[in-house]
Amino acid sequence: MSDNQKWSILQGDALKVLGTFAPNTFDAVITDPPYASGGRTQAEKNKSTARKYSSMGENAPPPFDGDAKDQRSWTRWAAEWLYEARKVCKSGAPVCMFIDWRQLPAATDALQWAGWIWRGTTVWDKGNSRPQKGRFRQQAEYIVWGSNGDMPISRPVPCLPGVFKYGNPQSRIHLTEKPLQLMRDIVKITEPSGHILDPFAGSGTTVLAAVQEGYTATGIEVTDTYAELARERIRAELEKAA
Amino acid sequence: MSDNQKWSILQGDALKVLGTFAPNTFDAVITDPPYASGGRTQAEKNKSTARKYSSMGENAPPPFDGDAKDQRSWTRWAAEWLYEARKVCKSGAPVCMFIDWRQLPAATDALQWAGWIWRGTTVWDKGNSRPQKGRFRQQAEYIVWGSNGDMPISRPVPCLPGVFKYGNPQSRIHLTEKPLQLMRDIVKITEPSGHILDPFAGSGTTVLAAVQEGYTATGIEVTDTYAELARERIRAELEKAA
DNA sequence: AGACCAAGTGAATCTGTGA
DNA sequence: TTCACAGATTCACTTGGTC
Repeated sequence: MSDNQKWSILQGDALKVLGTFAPNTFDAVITDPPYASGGRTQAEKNKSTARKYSSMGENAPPPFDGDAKDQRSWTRWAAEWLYEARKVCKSGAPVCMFIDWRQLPAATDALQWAGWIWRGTTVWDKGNSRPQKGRFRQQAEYIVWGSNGDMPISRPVPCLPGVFKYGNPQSRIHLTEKPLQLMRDIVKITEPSGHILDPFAGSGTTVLAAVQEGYTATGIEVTDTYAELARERIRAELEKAA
Repeated sequence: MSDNQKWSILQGDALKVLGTFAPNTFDAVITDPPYASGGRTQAEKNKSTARKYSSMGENAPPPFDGDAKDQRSWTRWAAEWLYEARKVCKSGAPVCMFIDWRQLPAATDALQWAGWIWRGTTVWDKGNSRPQKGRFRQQAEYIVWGSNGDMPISRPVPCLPGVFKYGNPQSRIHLTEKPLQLMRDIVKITEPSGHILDPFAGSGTTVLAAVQEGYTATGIEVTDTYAELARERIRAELEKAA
């Protein structure tokens, strides 16, 4: 681990890397998996993520892996990694998983298949999504959360809000990068100084937010470009603060 | 219909009354069905709705019917009335259905089983729910919405927001009464001067909001106490405005 | 003021299959 | 071989609040 063992980003496939941890290692799982909900047809989903999610053209961030699954296989796959993640978590550990409206039902299924107790759904209000004539704006993403078995009310964790309103970050490394402050709010579901796991680290926002809030964090990222970008970003941000 | 045929509240079981309308009667379905999600165990669900939803004691509103169903049968029942409602709607008609976080996946299933196209999920941020130590606040309800077949972009309906923030009304007739302004925002998904159907009218907020926004509205309510309370309320409010 | 937005629609084009 | 048609794919365009 870098920086006094406070954080690390491991490069590799989430399912494989999860198998290498010992049980009872983590105090929370907080992650933003690939949604695989870009299109209604298989063909649409097979499109490159760069073209699917953005219209930035030449300057678009590199595409990311793991986003080409149909809904059924996505659910099975999610249940799989959620199960592996739960196995390396302590009892009572919370889990938070970002998801969009289209995959929300599949996400709650997967969470429960994997043995987590589903305890709620929290809303990230993005505020500034694209409007559509004659329709409701698709302006929220969701955080499905739960716990590994019972979650005693006595945990030293305060009350947390149920709706978070933050605009999308201006300049992003990753196509789906979340606002840092949002992640700093979310990680607070973890017990103080706990060890947080993010199996889909992307640009490392969760890991960075966790460290900034006094937690230890381990991220996993398949795409080596992103793994390295995330490490650089976190290093730079933490040095800036020091 | 009362008030120049602008609105009516029919007393009866939603499924039965829905069967009495002719096809192509309605331009939208906007409703807040019983959620049946008050407890995790069957026993908890069998509790009286008055005790489940409120701690107002003696002054609590009367209990309402249709809220003691387990999740599987709730889904089948919802698919049933959603199907019947769709059959009496015009092609392209939108549907909006309030639901809480726990039943959201079941609601999206039921909507699609009934042949509606699921087009999105919208958020009602209640703002003021009860905080819970060590957990995220459960402060949102959801509006699952869709359409009866294609929904051309050319409908004369503007862009609509995707998150609505309104506090719960202070004094309520019905236990689950929605803020009037919220309903006035939601009904705007309907084509101007369209005919809106609410199979679970409750205290009549949807019908009132619809009429105030220039639509025609038909409500159905099982509990005759509520049917009459709703009629009185709507009459009084419309007279007040006139 | 201008860009942005884990879109979505619908027309037009392309591809492949079978009569 | 050619035509018709269905499905897949591309592409332009919409819209408005917010940063």
